[in-house]
Parts: sequence; structure tokens; C-alpha cells
Amino acid sequence: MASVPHHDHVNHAGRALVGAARDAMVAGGEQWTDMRAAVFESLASFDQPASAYDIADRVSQLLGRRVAANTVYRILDLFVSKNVAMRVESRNAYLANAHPDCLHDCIFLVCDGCGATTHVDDDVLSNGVRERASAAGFKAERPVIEVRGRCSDCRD
Amino acid sequence: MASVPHHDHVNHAGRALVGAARDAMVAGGEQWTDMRAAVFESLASFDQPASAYDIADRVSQLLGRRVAANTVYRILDLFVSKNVAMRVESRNAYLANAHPDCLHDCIFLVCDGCGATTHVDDDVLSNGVRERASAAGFKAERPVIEVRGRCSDCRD
DNA sequence: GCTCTCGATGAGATAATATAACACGACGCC
DNA sequence: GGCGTCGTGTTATATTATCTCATCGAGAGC
Ligand SMILES: [Zn+2]
Ligand SMILES: [Zn+2]
Ligand SMILES: [Zn+2]
Ligand SMILES: [Zn+2]
Repeated sequence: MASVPHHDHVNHAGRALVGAARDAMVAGGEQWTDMRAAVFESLASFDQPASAYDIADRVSQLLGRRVAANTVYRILDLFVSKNVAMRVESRNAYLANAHPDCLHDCIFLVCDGCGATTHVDDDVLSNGVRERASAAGFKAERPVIEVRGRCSDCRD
Repeated sequence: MASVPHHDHVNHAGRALVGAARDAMVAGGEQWTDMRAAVFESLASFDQPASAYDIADRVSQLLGRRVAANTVYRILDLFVSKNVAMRVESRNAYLANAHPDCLHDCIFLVCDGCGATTHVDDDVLSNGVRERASAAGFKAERPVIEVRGRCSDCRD
């Protein structure tokens, strides 16, 4: 993810990221099984949003046996619900969450050139979106804010 | 879309909507063929975001013959590029654009209860998102702002 | 130790969404 | 007529997501 420290809270990386994910899962009352660890490690090993099938392939490689897509989907759904992974809706793909401890509505910047996806947080903006929804009588539960475009390496 | 007049610019509806779409297409140098008209009318006949396959079914019914998905996809892609339809990324579905004349980054409010999807516009917010992307060295081309949640009819 | 239950995973099928490859006819242009 | 472009048809295929049912193991209660 080329995870630049874009704000002051803690961003985990490498093995610390795995540990943080495990802690967040356990804190949320979920088990941290070998399979879940394998899925998380595989997910985190991508430097771009990865599809469930990409992850399934990598998990299969890691474990040396065939792991089916639905197993991966089950675990990814759980990860997303526990804030340990996020789904990039406009790409049907997933990212490891570098700060599972901290809850916000992330803004993803998705490069259509190279696929690199970074994320920024801006509570003023995301709260603005939530408020705008409320003002329309809508109960906001999961804002999706993604920007398709070109990263600094890919712009003309 | 239960299209409430949420701001002061013109929102088309019914046949006027079809006319506005045709005008926007022609103004953009595209043809308004019978097939495109059929796809647009079918699209506009849904009161919720419709998948390409939903639309293909309805077009097939309208024309009394089988119309394949890829024909519909081609035309929907064109519609989106000409701002005559929009894609709801978090649902893999499409909506007719009630104001093809007017360009902004719409905010979709997508109800997870009944599926109803309304849209609001807030240039302050959407420009904020674009600016936030720029500040990160990212060239924003197509912001996606969607809020999953519950509409006023479906909230507890 | 035995059995019951529950959560997690395995396995296979199938559904839903999206794209690719190539053919053909209409139309404008020369 | 010959040619290029555009729109569509047709078929096949790729990709993403879900369903159903079987199995397995850990822990609770006895
Ligand atoms: Zn890039
Ligand atoms: Zn953050
Ligand atoms: Zn609703
Ligand atoms: Zn508007």
C-alpha cells in the first residue's frame, strides 16, 4: 500500500500489522485461527487492492493446498465487519486496514493507471457526508468514499 | 427514483427525461438509436438502481426479442460517459440521471433495507473530496460517494 | 470418557456480473 | 463499386459472489 503516514495515529506495517489485526479480532470476540491468519497475511502481502480470488490463490500457495473462494469470502466479510480489512467497492477488492484500532470513514484514492490505492482520512469531510445524509432523513451506516483518478506517478 | 427536487436545477422526469437524455447524447456527438432509446427507457422505468441484466431483461421484453447483456453494457458505458446514466458502484447497478445537463459528483444514499436510492448534491463536500485528493498529489477524475444505510421508511 | 452443540472450514455447484472476439449490415464518402 | 466507421448481434468466456450440505474439532455438561 506504500503506506505513507498520512496522519498522526498509529499505522501498523509488516508483522506488527498482523498482530494488530489479531488483537482487533480477539477484542471483537472473534477467533484468530490459522486460516484467518493465512488469509490476513496474504491480503497484507498485496501492495494493491486484491480480489477475493487473488487472495485465495495466494493463500493456496502459502498453505500448499487448494483453498476455495468461499472460505476466503467468509473470512474477508468477517474482517471487514471487524474493521481489519476494507473493501474497495469500485474495484471489488480488499485491502488490509493499517489501523484497525481506529474507526473512520476512509477516503480511497484509486489510480486507474497502476492500480495503486492509497487512503486518506478527513473527518470533516466524512462527517459532512454523514450529516448530509442525515439531513435527507437517511441513516448513514457505511459511507463509501473512493476517488478514481491518477496517482502522482501516473498523471500525464 | 422518487426524485425529490433536492436542488434548484432542473430535474427531468418521465418522457421529458428521455428527451433530455437524447439531447445530451446528441449534444455529445452520439447517436440516439432505437436500441439506445429502448435501453434508456428501460433504465428509467426502474425506481431503483438496476443491474445491466435487469435492464437487458426489460429491454428484451420491450422489444419482444432477446437482447444480450453485452449490448446493454456497451450502451450503459456510453450513457455513463455522457452523464446520462450513473453507476452505483457499491451495488453494481445503474440509474438514469435526472439532470444530464448538469455535471456534479452526486452523493447516493443507498438503502440496505428496501434498495431505494436517492441522490443529493453538495458541491462543497464533493469539491472538498477532490481537493483532499489533490492535496495528496492525486488527480481526481471520478469521485465515488455513496452512503449505505437506511432510508426514512426503513429505519428502526 | 461420552455426547451434544457450536463455530469454522471443506467441497462442489451455481448465480450474478462483466468482457472478449468476431460477424454483419447500414451508411457516408470517394 | 470499394472502403471505412459505427452500431448491433451472437457466442463464448472471464470474473466475482453466494448457496448448500458435509465434516471436523474444541469445549460444555454430565
Ligand atoms: Zn498510478
Ligand atoms: Zn487513518
Ligand atoms: Zn429503505
Ligand atoms: Zn443534482
